[in-house]
Amino acid sequence: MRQLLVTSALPYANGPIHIGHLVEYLQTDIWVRFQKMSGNRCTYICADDTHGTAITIRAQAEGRSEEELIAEVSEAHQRDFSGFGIEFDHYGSTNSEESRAVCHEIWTALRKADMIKEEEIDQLFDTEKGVFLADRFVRGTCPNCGSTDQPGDNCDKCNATYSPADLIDPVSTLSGTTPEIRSAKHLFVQIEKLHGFLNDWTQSGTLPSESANYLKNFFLNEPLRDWDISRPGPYFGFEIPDSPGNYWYVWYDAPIGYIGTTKQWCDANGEKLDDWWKSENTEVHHFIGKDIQYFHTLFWPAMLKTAGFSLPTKVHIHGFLTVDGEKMSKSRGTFIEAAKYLDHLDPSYLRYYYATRLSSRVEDLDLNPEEFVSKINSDLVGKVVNLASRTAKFIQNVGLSSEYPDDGGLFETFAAKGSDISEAYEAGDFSKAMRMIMELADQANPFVENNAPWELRKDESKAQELQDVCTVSLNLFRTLAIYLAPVLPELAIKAGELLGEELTSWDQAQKPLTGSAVNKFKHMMQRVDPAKIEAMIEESKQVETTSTTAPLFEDSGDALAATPLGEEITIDDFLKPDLRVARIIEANEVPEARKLIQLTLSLGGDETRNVFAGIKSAYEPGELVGRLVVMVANLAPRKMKFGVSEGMIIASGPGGKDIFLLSPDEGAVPGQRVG
RNA sequence: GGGGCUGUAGCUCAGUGGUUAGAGCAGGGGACUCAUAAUCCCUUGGUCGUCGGUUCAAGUCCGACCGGCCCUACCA
Repeated sequence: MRQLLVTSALPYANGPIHIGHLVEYLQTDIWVRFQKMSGNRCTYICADDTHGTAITIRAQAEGRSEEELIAEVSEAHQRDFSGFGIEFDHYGSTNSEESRAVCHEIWTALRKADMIKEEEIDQLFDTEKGVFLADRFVRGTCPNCGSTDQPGDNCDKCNATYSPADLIDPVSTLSGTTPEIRSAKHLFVQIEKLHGFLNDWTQSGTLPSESANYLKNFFLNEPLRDWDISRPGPYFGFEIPDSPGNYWYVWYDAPIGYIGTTKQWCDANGEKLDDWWKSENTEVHHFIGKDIQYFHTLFWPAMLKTAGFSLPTKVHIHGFLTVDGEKMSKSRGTFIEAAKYLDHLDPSYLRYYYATRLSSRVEDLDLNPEEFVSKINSDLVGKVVNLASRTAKFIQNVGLSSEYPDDGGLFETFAAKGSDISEAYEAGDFSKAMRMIMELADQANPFVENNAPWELRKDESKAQELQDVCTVSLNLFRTLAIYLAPVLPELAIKAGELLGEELTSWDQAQKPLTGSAVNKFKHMMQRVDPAKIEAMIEESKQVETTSTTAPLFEDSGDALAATPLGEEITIDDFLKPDLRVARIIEANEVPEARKLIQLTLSLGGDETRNVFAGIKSAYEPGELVGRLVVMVANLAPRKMKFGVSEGMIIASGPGGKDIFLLSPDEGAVPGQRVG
């Protein structure tokens, strides 16, 4: 029996889990379930990654403490994971005393090995917010090509790289102010000292070959740069004990969270940490995305090596999720949050679909909605579940044959395939495993077809034959359910309920089940309704502005400066104007007027108002009809050159083309009071 | 700019240098009725991105080019 410690990358505590994240967690969960079914001792550890500037910014924006924010996000993350059947042995947080202790331990080892060096570096400082600015929080003009609105580290237009201090006219995206250059002490890990070790380790088969090649040709072909692992305070994280005022950069403590969280699990389960992280008997497996591979394959092994922890046995690296061949997009509705998915669809669908697309290679994976529907409906419902649903009821009363009948070697074929499928799972080639399983399923249905149980049951003298055919069919189904169990734990449970036997071990596929009762068949999986996918995508389009990872808005103060705030008023003053939601039901040009459009506004029912609005310069009558606006409904009617105006609609902007009508959000009804 | 990966049927993908390049889905035709319009049988469909090289033999190995995705260290 092997002993395995498995991790998925720690999700950042700043935003919800989406279907892109799930590629990794489902991949890991499938692998872990496979290991457990195969009889290995396997512990699956994960945690929220909670430190860094982005957390502070979001907490501030929401007016609460970082701790409050990360507690809430952690709860949401765990709810999402559990909704998809992802079973961690323990889910922790990098903001824990256990993690802090391991950070200290590794730090001490790095100091002792003389791996740390100090250096003053220039960085942009936001004087209003009182923080140093990471590159992504600065925008300015590229010093190389002069393109405006470029990030602080490299230019999107000309690809030049530079230091944020070189940026022309830099602006802090946090406050909109001009940051100043300040010098600060930073601590660096000199991983170049482990260059030789990393050369060997990265090429030793622990990584997919494409990653090994990438590291070899991109990082390891020149001296490794020192790794800046400290940030001056204020910073949400752990303060460095021998360097007060400086904090460990979030990427220092994030992977350490793997160990800290394992420690928590050990303490709760009477285990020793050293048995899991400092023992040759335990394999350590990391599952990560290709974007963070250099952290896990250079910095992380360097730290582990220095501090005497186990090195990863294998780093499993996956690509990114695309939807319909394109990056997930909020405006297209393909940025689908886990919780949103669960509102509409069965998690089994996604588990299976991803399994059919995952391999051991570092490849992007595309989610194609039509293929998604057809794979679930034809593979799972049509081929696999159908085997049970078309035969179970024929032998509900008599159960399975007491001896396994002659099936022409089918069961044997199924059982023999177990080791190949097992190998594919082990290697992470889930798509290959799924293909082999479906090839088996393709042999099972013709068996039923050729033996036509629906004919046999018409003839009482063929009762035994009927029982035998169904026994074979259900056993083939059972084998498929076992092979699919890591991917579809729910199906395995339901199959087990049908046959009165829990399917928990890979080896069960080697021996047919005979002589036992067969329970009443219940639907095991719904067909996918494409309308539900559409609904999910449609709803995802509307959550566009939630869950931003950083303030993306850089609104200028010009408008406010041009029109300063008015004198303070009381609530009674505010309630004087009666603002109502109204629908424009008619809009006409007023030929003689330069600025006016004539509008007929409906307040619901038969209530209408005739209003002349000075918006001709910005709107066409045609585009106005039907839309909802906000009107001042109790404004005294005013006689104008072209008729009486019975109110006013509300808009902002200086005039001319820049007039912006206010619209109520979806759901508002004409006649409703605004207040 | 540098680097990694990738290009095979309408779609998604298999294809350890060795017959005439395969599967699933989709398309076409038929059968069946036990099953969630599920299943079964038959069938249409390909200059393996392009050009060149190595080889008795290339989808497979090598090179160049064209297209796509991704990474490029202080965003996590």
